[in-house]
Amino acid sequence: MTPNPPDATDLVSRTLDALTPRLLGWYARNARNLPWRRTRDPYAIWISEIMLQQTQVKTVVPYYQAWMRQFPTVDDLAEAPPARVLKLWAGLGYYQRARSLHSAARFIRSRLRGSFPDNLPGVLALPGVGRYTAGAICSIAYNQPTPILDGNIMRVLTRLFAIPGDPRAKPVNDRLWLIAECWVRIAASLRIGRSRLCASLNQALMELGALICTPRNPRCSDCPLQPDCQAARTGHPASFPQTAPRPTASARSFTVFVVRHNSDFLVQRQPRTAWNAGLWGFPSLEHGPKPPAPAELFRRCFKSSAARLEPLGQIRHSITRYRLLLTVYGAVVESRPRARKDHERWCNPDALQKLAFSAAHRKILRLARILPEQTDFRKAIRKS
DNA sequence: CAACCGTGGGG
DNA sequence: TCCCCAAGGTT
Repeated sequence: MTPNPPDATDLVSRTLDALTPRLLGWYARNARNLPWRRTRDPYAIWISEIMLQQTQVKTVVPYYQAWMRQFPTVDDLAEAPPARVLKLWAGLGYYQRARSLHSAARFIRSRLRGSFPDNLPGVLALPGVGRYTAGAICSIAYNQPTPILDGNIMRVLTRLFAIPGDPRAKPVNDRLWLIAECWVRIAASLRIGRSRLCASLNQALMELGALICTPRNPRCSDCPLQPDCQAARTGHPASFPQTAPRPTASARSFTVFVVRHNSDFLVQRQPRTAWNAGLWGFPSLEHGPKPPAPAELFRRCFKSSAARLEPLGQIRHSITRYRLLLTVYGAVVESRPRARKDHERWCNPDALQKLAFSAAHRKILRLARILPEQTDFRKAIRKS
């Protein structure tokens, strides 16, 4: 009888032991100077983590800055009207995230006396916070040994140990979470000065995935883990992770009307249960790939005819499942029907500026040139 | 558990 | 242009 070999977990944990100082050293030298890394405020970390879900760092930075200026504390957020919250989120996508932030803030204020939860179950209980985000907040804000697993870390770990299979499928996913937990516990067991090693370890793994261990053309020669990386040894590191292919997006076509009466434009707000709930946009009609005559569509949409109908151009806008083609017309009407419903409004350009529009309808605003000044906060920040 | 939710960067 | 995919969560 041969003795049992050490189990995989044991081998992995010894590898991680050896890699930890190199990874932490690399992070200390290469961490980007990001706004949410200059604070330990759990509220600020929370906001950054929600914004960063499925969203690139470069996109988030200006939104984060504007948000923290408008809502510096969880109470400020809790007391804000929903429309103001949505306006600050407009353009970031996945708008349920903004509604969850708002309701979580109100929960913290009313039920937790305004103090942010300081433990994993407490954070996990907040709406919009799942296993990843709860672990990230507890490790980054409180330096607790809570593991995290995101797209970056899945990539790093599947390459490091050449783990086959879809990392989002349960068996592989469970194994990756175990490795992540093992690794952050190793960090917690080290004592190096006053360093916050759990916070650093988790962020180091994500930073490595973002800067070095990239999806295509990973920069293995610059990687602190390279000598121990099994995927690098094969010579084809980019063949991991073995993610399942995504379904291809299908095409959808709409005609959009920018209806003007004097200096006011007609806009509609999406109902609570609809796509992009709560966001504003211009009236539109979906049709087949070949748009019917615009005058006919206009009649169908408004039960009346426009004085003047002018083509403004086309807009392509891709979302996860669809490639949208929007054909946009400007329409002038002599008299306007009263906006009966609260989801319809006639607004001058100044008022339009204060409403939350989805990215697609922002493109329409630009195309129709009805923005008074470009006061988009992203540009304002770039100037300063 | 699969489908769904938005947008923009980058190869 | 097209495709992948990013500090995921909810239903």
